[in-house]
Parts: sequence; structure tokens; C-alpha cells
Amino acid sequence: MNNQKQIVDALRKRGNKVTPQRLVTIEVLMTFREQHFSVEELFQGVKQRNPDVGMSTIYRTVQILEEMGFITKRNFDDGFARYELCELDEKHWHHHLICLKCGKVIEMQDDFLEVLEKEIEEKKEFIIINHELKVYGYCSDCYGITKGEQFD
Amino acid sequence: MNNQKQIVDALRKRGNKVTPQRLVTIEVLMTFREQHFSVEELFQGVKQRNPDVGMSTIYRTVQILEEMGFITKRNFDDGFARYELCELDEKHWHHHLICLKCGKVIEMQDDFLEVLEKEIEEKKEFIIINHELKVYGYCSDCYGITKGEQFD
DNA sequence: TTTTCATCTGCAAATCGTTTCCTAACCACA
DNA sequence: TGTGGTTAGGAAACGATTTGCAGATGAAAA
Repeated sequence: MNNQKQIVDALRKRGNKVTPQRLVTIEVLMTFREQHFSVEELFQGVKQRNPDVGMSTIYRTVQILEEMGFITKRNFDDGFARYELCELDEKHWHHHLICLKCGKVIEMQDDFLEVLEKEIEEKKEFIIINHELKVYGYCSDCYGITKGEQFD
Repeated sequence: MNNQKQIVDALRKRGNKVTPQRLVTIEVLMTFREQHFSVEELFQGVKQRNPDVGMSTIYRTVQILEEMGFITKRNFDDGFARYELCELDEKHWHHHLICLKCGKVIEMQDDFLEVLEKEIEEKKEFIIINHELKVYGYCSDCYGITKGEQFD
């Protein structure tokens, strides 16, 4: 679980400056724990606390934080990049169940894929760093609604 | 395994017109079997056979073919949408191993996830239509090269 | 502290893949 | 063959993200 101080220290260690704009950005970031936020959403949150921060500053900060590994880019095909905080104690990334009807994203923790990973590393001569599983379908809410309709 | 005739018939059945431009596009599509092609690449192939076809026509055709389920959109974070032909006899989509160094995409057929799917459908009350697994890491070529380097 | 300088910032402009507008051309069913 | 809705091409619009620039500012050294 990363905290603000940890990120700030890492920034300095990397030779980056810790500016008020970045501090606010990191602050807001912390309130987005467990969420998939877009740069625009982050920008809105930052602007509430400091209206003078520019959009490109947010983009640049997000880029740095991703390089540093504090956030990860996700793509849910909704038109813009989304990010989420990386939790340090997370051994493997969680999976996402994405509803094709309402777009809801349900998270799911599961180490089930470890067996598959071993298989891949052996069979394919591939060193695995990370993986991402997206499961598309219909959530319980939408299944009720669409019952009887044709899904495809 | 879809063939050209199958797509053409489906187009007409859907109320779409079968134009020379679309015929060429589908022809080129067939040569891209097993590949992850971008719209730009498809456009280049089409232009070789008919230089007068416009880019927007390709975009529109691709959109229709995706709606019809003949091709699927993929995202490999290289800046543009990529597509691949859907093989009808494929029960479940294959997975992709993506090399973080050279960007190579290795395909992998595996029904391993069926067990996981059952688990998800029960535990999460979620009707699964499809899934997508991306595994990031280093391919055998790049592992040799990067040996000794720090991966992250 | 003051100096120093590479890093940052905000803004506007540029990018670039993709979509949309518009009008003429065209496919397909009767 | 006629008729009408679909399609084509080209240019312009879009929209998220990136970049160029000139001045401001952290922070390490003096």
C-alpha cells in the first residue's frame, strides 16, 4: 500500500522535483484508490484544490508516475486511458469482469493463473512479468434486463 | 473458417450493399488471416488493388465487419486499433503473449480458462461471453539480449 | 542565505488516429 | 429500367494526448 510520502521520496530519488502541483495530484490520487480514473477525472479533482493547475501538467505527472510503477494504465475501450493505483502487496494483478451492456467493471482477485503461467514459461520460452485478464459478459443487473434478448 | 462468399452473403442479408470497394477490402482481409492488422495496413493492401478507394471507406467497412462479428478489435498499445479475423471453429479466443522489449505478439491456444470461467459464473453471477488474456514479458530472443539487465 | 541550473509549469498550438459531413454515384429489389 | 436507400470520396471536424516555448521554481551546492 503506497502512501504519499513514499511517492514523494521516490520522485526526489529519481531526480524529479516535488512541486505543489504534483503534491496535490498525488493527494487526489490517494482518494482514487480502488478506482479506474481517467486523466480528466484526476484533473477535475486537482482543480478543485488548486484551480491554476494546467491539464498538461497532470498528463506529465501521470506519465512519470506510470514510469515509476505507482499507477498502471488500463484500457476499457471507453475512449480514454484509465489508470489505477498499484498496490505493492498485490502479488499478481487482479482481473476485470466487464459488462457489455452497462460497462460496469467488476474486479476479481484470483491467483488461479499461476498454474497457467508455469505452463507458458515452459512451453513457450517466455519470461512472464505480468498478465491481464478481461472477461466480457453480462452482470447480474443486466442479465435480468436482457433476458430473452439475443446477446449477439 | 470464414470465406469471402460467406461475408458477402451476410452483408446482403443485413441490408448492406456489396460494392467493389468492399469486395477488394474483404479480399485483402483474407490475406491477413492469422495477423493483427491495423486499418492503415488494410488500406495499403486495398490501395494496391484499387488506388481510388478512400481511407474513410475502409474505416466504415471495418466497422461493419466488426459489428457483424467477422473481425475483432484488439489493442496492443501501439497507437492504433488492430483487428484480426475471427475463426468460426474457434471455441474460445486465443491468448496473446506480448514481449515488452520488441513488441512481438505470440499467439497461444488454450482452453485452460474454462475452469476459471465456471468459477466466475458461479461466484460472481456473471454471464461470460468472451475473455481476453494478455501476458506481458520477454520472448526468448529478447531474454537472451536483456539477460543481466534489470527488467523494471 | 544566495547562487545556480536543470526541471517544471501553463498555455497555445500541433499531433494523429478516427469520425463525420456533404453531394454525387451506385447497388439491388421490384 | 426505375426508384430509393446505402455508399463513396475528400475534406473538414473531433478529441484525447503531446509538444514547444519562455518564464518560474525546486533543491543541491556554495
